[in-house]
Amino acid sequence: MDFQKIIAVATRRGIFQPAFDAYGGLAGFIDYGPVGVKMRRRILETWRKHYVIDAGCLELDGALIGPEALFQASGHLGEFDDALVDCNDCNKQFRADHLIEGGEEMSRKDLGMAISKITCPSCGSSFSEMTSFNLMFSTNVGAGKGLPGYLRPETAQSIFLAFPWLLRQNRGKLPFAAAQVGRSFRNEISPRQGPLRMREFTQMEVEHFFLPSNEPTLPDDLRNITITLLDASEKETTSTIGEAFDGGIISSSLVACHLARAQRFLTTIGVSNEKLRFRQHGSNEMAHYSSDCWDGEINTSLGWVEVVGVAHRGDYDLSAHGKGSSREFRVAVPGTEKETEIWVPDIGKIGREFKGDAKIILEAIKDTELKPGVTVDVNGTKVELNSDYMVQKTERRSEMVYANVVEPSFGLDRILYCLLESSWKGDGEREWISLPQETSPYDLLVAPLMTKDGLDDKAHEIMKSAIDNGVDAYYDEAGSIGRRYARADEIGIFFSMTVDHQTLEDGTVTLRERDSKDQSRLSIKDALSKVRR
RNA sequence: GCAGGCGUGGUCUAGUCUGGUAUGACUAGGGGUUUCCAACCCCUCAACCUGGGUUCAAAUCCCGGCGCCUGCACCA
Repeated sequence: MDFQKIIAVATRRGIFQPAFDAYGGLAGFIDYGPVGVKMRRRILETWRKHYVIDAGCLELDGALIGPEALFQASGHLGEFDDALVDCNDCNKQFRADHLIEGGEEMSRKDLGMAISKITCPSCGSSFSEMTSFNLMFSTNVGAGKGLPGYLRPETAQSIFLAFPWLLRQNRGKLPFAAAQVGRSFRNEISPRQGPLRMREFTQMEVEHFFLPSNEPTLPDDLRNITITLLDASEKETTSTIGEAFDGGIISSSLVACHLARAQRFLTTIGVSNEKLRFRQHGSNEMAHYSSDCWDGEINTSLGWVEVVGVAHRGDYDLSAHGKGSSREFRVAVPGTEKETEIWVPDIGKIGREFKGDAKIILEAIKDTELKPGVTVDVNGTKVELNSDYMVQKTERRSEMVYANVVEPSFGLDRILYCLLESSWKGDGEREWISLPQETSPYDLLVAPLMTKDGLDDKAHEIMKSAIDNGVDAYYDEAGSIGRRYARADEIGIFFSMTVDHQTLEDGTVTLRERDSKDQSRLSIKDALSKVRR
C-alpha cells in the first residue's frame, strides 16, 4: 500500500481530497468527505472515551484567534520568527542566525550587519536583504486597522491560559488534566504529503498539570501495557511500561503513564503493535521548552510518521503566562502554610504626623521588608520610623509554585492517514480496510440480495429499525451482492447484513464479517444487537 | 523557498517528440439479465491545471502562475 494509492482511495470513497481543487488547489489544506468525517468522528469518540471519560480530563474548546500579547509571552512570536536570507547567486536560503556564531542571541539589527559582512557558504556570493518568516498566520481583529491577532499554532496555549479557571473548576486541586480537540494553523514553508503536513490541522491534546513534589504515579492498569521504546541512545526495547519505568528508560512516572495511554489508544483504534514505536528525542532535537519528549511513530510506506508527541514541558508555559500577563498562574503548595509576623505601616498615624511628606515615606517603604527603626530619606533629611508608626500583623502564606505539565499531543489527520495505510489488507482477490468496529465509518451495510420480490422493501424496513436502534447503517442495493461487499470492504464497514427470500419467511438475515467473509444466519434483532458498538 | 520531474473524465491511462476537435480500461448512474463475494449485455454522465504568447489551428511548442512528487532547506 503506497501513498498514491491511499490518496486515490480517499478521493474515490469520499474520505478526503485537496481543498479548493476547482481553483487550482492550495497546498496544505484538505477537505474531508462523508466517509472521512465519520472516520474522524469515530477516532475522536474513542479518544474522548480514553481521555475525557476514562482519564477524567476536563475538556476545553478554546478560541482560535489570539491577541499578540499571548504569543509574545508563549514565545511563538519572538523566538520562532526566523530571519531568512537568500544567496543572490545560487538562491540557496539560510536561516540568518545559523550563519553567524552566537546569532541566536543577536538583535535583528546586529544580525543584519553581521550578515552583510559574510558570503554564501555554498558559492561565496553575497546575500539578499534579511526577510523574516513567522509560521503563524496573522490577521486583524476589529474594524479599521484593528488589533493584530494570530491563528493559534497549537491548541495547547488555550489550555495554559485557562489554567487558573480550570483549576477552580477542579476546586483548586492538583493534579488534574485538561483535554482539547481543535484546529491549529501553521504557515508551513513547504507542506507536502497530503494529510501528513498541513497548514490547518486538528490536534487532540491533553495537558496534565501536577506539582513536582507530587507527581502522579504509574497506576497498575497501565503498568502492564506493552510498548516499544527507542531511547535517545537509539536503543530499542520492547517491554511493559512498568518495566521500562522501573528500569529507568523513562524517567518520569507521568510521562510513562501517558506513553502507556497513547499506546493503548492507538492500538484500540486499529494501529498494529508492530508498526508502532515511541522514539525519544535527543537533546539537539528537543524543543526549548521541553525536558523530555517521546514521539509516537507509525511505520508507513513513507517511513516512520509521528502521530503523537508526549512532552514534559516543565513549568515553561505557565511561568511564561504568569510573567507575561497580570494574572497569578502559580498555585499554593499544600502543607507549606507558614505564619510570619510582619510589620505594616500605620498609614493614619504617618499621615497625621508627616502631612505632605507622608506620600514620600510610604513610597519609600513600599516593597521593602518593614521593621521598626528603618530610616527614610525625606528631601535630604533622614527620618527614623519607630514602632509607633507601624503595627504588627500575623500573616499566613503558602509557598507559591508553578505547576509542571506533561503533554500528549495527537495529530488527528496524521492518525487517520496512518490508520488507513496500516489497516489496509489485500489477499489478491480483494482489498479492504481492516478497521476495528470502534473506528469503522458505519456499523453495518444493509443489502437486499436483489431488488425484487419485496426483498428491497424488507431491507428498507430493516434499515429503518437499525437506525431506530442506534445502529449507523449504510444501505446499498446497486449491482451484484459481491460488488456491494467490495464497496463496503473498501471503507472498512465491519458487518454486512443481507436480506434474502428466507428473511421473508422466518425473519432471519445473513450477517457477514468483513475480515473472514464468514456468514451466519441470525434473527434481525440478534443481528442488530450484535453490530451495535 | 531552491533544483529536477510531472499535471488528460471520479480513478488509472493513450496521445505530446512530429500542432489538425482526445484513446482505452475501471468506477459511477439508467435499463436488461442473474442472484451470497467486483459476472454479463445495452445505454449514459464525465477530462486536456491555469493565464498569456506563437499559429489558420495548441492537450501538444514557448513564457508566467498554481498544484503534485522527489532531493535540499524548513518543520518550534
